[in-house]
Amino acid sequence: MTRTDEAESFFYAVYSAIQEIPYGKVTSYGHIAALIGTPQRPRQVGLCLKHLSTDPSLPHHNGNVPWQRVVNSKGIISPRGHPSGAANQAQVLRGEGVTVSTRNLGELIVDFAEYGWFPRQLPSDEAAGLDPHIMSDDED
DNA sequence: TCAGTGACGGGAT
DNA sequence: CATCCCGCCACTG
Repeated sequence: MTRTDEAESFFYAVYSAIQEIPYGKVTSYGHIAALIGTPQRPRQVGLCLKHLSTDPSLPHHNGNVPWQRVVNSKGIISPRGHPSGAANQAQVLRGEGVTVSTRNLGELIVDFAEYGWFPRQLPSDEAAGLDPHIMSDDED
């Protein structure tokens, strides 16, 4: 593979963090990036999802990584060039009770005030006894 | 090799 | 509000 070891661990961290998003909740690419200690790389988080495998034999694949629970900082599902992909993501989210509304221009948006999940650190890290080290958080 | 691209985000204009 | 711009860096052709 083309991936370097560092990229490999980054992919692993991203997928693991996404697996901690609770059912029926959503968070942003940027927040996932911040949670794993690389706040400057939200774009790479998106790249990880783009390349998420469908192969169930791998440790991380679209069957055990809730990719649908990641949207952009505005709560909008990334169209990523092809509307049907976003539409599909919206359906999966609705399937777990998340309200996804459609705005005039066609964007599918989720209300963070109701469904947002923005912990200051990964629950797994907290359980391991690590101190908070990210943002001071704020919400609406 | 090399230059473009992009499931993003925040700050500036 | 809307745009533009830059940082980021694996992936692609």
